[in-house]
Amino acid sequence: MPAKKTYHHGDLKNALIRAGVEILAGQGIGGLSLRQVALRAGVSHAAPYAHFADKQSLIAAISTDGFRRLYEKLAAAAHANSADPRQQLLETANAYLEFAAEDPAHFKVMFSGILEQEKDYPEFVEASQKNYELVVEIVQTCQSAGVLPLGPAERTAISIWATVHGLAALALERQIPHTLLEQVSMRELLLHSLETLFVS
Amino acid sequence: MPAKKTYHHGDLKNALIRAGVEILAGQGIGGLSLRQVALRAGVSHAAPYAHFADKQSLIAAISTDGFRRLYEKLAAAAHANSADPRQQLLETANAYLEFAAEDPAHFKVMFSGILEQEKDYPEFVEASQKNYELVVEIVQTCQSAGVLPLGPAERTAISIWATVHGLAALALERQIPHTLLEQVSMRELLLHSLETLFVS
DNA sequence: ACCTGAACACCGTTCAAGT
DNA sequence: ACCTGAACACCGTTCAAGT
Repeated sequence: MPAKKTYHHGDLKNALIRAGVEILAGQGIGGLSLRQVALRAGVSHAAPYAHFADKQSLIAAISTDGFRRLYEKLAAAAHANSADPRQQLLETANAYLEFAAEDPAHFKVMFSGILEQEKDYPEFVEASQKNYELVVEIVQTCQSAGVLPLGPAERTAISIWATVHGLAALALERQIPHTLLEQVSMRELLLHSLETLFVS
Repeated sequence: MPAKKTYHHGDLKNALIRAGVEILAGQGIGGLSLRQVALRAGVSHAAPYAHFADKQSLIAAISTDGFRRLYEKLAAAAHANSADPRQQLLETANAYLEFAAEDPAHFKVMFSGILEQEKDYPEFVEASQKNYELVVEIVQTCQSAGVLPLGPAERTAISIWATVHGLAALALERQIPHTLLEQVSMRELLLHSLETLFVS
């Protein structure tokens, strides 16, 4: 670690994104101010404007980073279970829940609707779409293996994504009764929710 | 009751909640500041502190109001379809999607996780729990009618709520591909998602 | 008891200026 | 090109004071 700050930061843009992610993990969404992000990255509060048009733009970059990390995690789970289509779907879905539980503030930002005009952020759209496409692929694999009923894979993918995302969202909002969570784990709730979809 | 003071409001507390709901509908979450709420209610920016401990507390009240409205809408849909359990479930779920689509900002606040300590807001917990209990009742009705498979109603209720909530959340975040939405409506996506749950 | 106005620390954003 | 420091409007919150 350099004792003296170089006047120019090497890659301030990514350093700001990293700082934002760290603040989210530490202080949550409430602590995510542009000025705190700049402070943590070691620059003045106006410096981020050299790389981001506004706070929305930084949040878009942080969200995009989140979708890329999510994809890494989901793809790893899918790859580790490529031998059994049914288990591949279950474990990939479980990885989605794990991601939400491990970094709830980051997950919330990704889906918090703070971004009003996501059309303005093509990397965001691309990164989030890649996750959807992964689900479609897994659904198609399950269909080919006779584990999921045939039909338009896109529709089934949305159904499954909605179920898994809904579980993650309700869990983060503490909307799942604790009386229920004392009896069953989130994983069991997930398995129970997805079981009904399978052919047999 | 003593005669009304000349000051201003009779029931500032509810006027502030109403003002907040109106701002959400008009300007979205970004416009929801305590000062703007006070301005719209016709009082000074410090007046809300006579009725709410802080901004979180006002947001809790606005969220609670949202859960009560949601319950009204869901209960009305359930009551209008009490003759057919299967349709009752479908139409009540559809009412949930409609609520989210009609007042997206209010819906988002309810589930935005802005509330960190919902334990501190018992009316909030009570209002949101009432909706969950309605779903459990509908599930039990469906089970009694042989429309849903037997088993713990709480678990199935969470599965269904997660699916419906996930659809609403993904739709509001525009995460459902427009190529898909050009082919099918949200209602059809919902029906497709719930169909798999039924016995036959 | 209910509300006002001044005050404070913090925030997003802009901009002239420095390297 | 990249960054700083001052400046501005806005925000949440507190508090002494007014009715």
